[in-house]
Amino acid sequence: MVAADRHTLHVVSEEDSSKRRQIMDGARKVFMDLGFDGASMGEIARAAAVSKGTLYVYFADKCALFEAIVEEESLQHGQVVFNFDPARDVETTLKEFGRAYVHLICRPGGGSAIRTVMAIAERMPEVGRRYYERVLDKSIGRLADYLSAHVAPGDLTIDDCRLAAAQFMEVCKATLFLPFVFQAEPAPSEERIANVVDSATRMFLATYRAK
Amino acid sequence: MVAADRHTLHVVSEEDSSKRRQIMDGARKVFMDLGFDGASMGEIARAAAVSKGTLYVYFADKCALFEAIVEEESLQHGQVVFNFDPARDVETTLKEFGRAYVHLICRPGGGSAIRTVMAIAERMPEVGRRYYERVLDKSIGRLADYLSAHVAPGDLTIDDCRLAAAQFMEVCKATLFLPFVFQAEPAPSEERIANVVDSATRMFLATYRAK
Amino acid sequence: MVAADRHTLHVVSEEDSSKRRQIMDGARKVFMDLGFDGASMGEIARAAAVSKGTLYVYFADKCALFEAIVEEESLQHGQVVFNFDPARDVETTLKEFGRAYVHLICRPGGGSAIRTVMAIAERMPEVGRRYYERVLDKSIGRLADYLSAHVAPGDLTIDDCRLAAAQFMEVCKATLFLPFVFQAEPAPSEERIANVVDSATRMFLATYRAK
Amino acid sequence: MVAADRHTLHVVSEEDSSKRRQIMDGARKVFMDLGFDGASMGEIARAAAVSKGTLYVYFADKCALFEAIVEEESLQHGQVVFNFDPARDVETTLKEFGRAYVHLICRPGGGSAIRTVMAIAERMPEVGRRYYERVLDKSIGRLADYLSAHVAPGDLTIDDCRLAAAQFMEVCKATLFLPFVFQAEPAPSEERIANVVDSATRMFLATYRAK
DNA sequence: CATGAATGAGGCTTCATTCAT
DNA sequence: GATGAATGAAGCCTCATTCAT
Repeated sequence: MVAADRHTLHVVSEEDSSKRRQIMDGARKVFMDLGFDGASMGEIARAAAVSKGTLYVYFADKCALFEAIVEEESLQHGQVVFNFDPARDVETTLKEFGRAYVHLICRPGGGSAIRTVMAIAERMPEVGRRYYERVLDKSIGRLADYLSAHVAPGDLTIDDCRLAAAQFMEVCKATLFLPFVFQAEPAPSEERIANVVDSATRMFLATYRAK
Repeated sequence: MVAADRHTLHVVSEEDSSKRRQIMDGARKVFMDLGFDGASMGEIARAAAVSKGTLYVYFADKCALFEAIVEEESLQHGQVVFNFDPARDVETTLKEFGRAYVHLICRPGGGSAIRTVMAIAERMPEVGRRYYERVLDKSIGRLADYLSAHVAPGDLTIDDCRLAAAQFMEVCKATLFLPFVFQAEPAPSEERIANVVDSATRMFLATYRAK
Repeated sequence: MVAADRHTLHVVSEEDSSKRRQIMDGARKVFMDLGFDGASMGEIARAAAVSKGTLYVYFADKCALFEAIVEEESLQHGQVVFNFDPARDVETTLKEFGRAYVHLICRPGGGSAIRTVMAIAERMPEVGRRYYERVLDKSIGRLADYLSAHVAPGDLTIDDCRLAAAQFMEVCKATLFLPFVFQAEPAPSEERIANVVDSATRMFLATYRAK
Repeated sequence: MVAADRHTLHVVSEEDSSKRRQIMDGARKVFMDLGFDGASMGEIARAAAVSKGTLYVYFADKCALFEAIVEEESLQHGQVVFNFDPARDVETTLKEFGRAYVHLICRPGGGSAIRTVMAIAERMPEVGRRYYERVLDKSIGRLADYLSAHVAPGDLTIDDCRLAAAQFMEVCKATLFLPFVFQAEPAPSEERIANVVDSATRMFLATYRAK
């Protein structure tokens, strides 16, 4: 079956014909580096090593290509799996999640996607909204669920778990994310991240650990 | 004739000849609405009610005009005066500052500036860096100074005041800023802001209030 | 292999392999609706329900396809059989022919062909010439022959039968054809056509009926 | 005043700034030669000896430029003044008018305009309609008025003067216009035109001269 | 200084045509 | 033969920038 599929190359209809992949990969790079307006279809074609015409075989126009990129990006970022096993203790879980989260967003790829989508959100609100929901909001929801699971048994005392989750995620970014996206500082070191996340975790527990 | 030229040159060199102001005002609006690439010099000229040629009398090119706008924007935002009178009690000061800060960034103007500058930061790192330093970092510094003043007398127990300041500012944005810039939610209501800032303040005090 | 090729070539060389027919039918519609330049090979392929590549199996290029269409169109229009039985009386024959002729050219199909061919005549004079000769000139010739047949017995007094034939055909179009092709008026009603053709016939007979 | 105007070169606003004239002249030639689709803005720019960008300073897009050309063309063709002085005798007037009319439409310029506008009429009905009304219908109307003036005194017996006028104009084209637009024959000679128009006049008078 | 006409490079997109399957 | 993916030339249009007035 798989073999058959490999050979049945009416490829455009397949979601991942190699050309389509090439284009997506080239386009992602160019869009994330230069933003929607800064990216040109010519540059994308070059980055994808296809002709300009081929772009239009797979995508209706620049906008559709961009949306496809953001969609994929959001699905990928949204699928980053954090270990929210309710059995794990809160401190360990938060620290591990915090580091992973900061890594994700303070990395050229992550930062660029956030920047690029945020930049276009005013002109393409739907694109912004979907990215937010699939990536950021989804993570908040998962963390909130984890926290909920620890409220019941009395480990934590939280009124609004979604707010608490968002708060933790925000504190983790303190002094790290903004300087990074504004290019005022390079991506933070492992050590700085650890320190900030540890501090964030202390702050969270000082606030929400059941007394 | 020469004399006349000298005279008129003199006018242009004044930082705020009325034409220059007109241009800055028109350009700010257009740049903030459409981003650097999305804004066209033609649109800016129209918004400023001057001719396109005039733009180039006052600014070398589009880039220089943009930089001037961001510069001014950053000075203005950086000059927003928060009441950090060390004599005021911490809780009141934090709550008031928190609300003012969230208002500032969750407002069409504020959001647009952050978006616009962040969007261009990869291609114009200097512009991003200066904006960050003059606006965001500066606020962190001021709040840090205020907190420092309350560490000495023993009101607060803080190891790293800059980190603490940044943390407070981040928590204040929880559930408010990101959905707003990504256009997933409209600007938050007064009441929501108050609730979130109150919660942020409790969190901060639970963590840093001297015991 | 060679034998196979010969076989398949044989198929293509048949004037009416079903694919060829499909293409001709689709292409006619698209060319007539949009004109030579307005029609795209992609649209034609879609209208013909074949792939773009197949078009080039049967026709060397867009131009050749267009010429084939006009050729066929001209043969078809040229083959419209009018009843020029010399035994019929002149008035009846003229009226019947006039109506049929006006119908033919003041009909979406007829109008489009004339429009389309006329439009391209400057750039493809041969195409224009052939269409004229096969359709319009041919009808003139047939009518002229009929008229000739009635000159001999003395029914009509005509010096130049071709001119007389052309004149009749032109008068039949008066107030009908031009407004129609220029889209200034919709296709004329049966009644209007009858009136105009009757008047044309009276005019013709007033001029050429033997006294 | 005229001198002043020559110097007051805020030219774009003037209907006939020299650049605008240049463009119209270049565009007319290219559009009339190649048709709407066949003409490219690049070719028009070259023909007008201006840059492509300049075209868009004066005209919103290709369509607007085309419409302007057809508009001007129709006004010019519509303003061709025929001598319809009611005092002149019918035969002379018709012959003179007929020749002028045939000359007009069987001349590269005239033929091209008719071809070009007719060709686009299906896709731009408004353009077709206006051209028809301003040029062809207007001439019919003028001739009809002249004929009317000769019905009253009893020179002519005409029921429907517009129909009669259109009929005369059509007969004048017999054997001349269609072969010409379809490029089946070159523009007719003076002599052929005279013969055909004379015949048309005889036909008209045989039909409508009061007995 | 202020203007706005003019430019030409470059962006997005379409399309006739080719070619490997 | 039939396909449709792929191409690159070319088309329309925008825009930052220049320059004569």
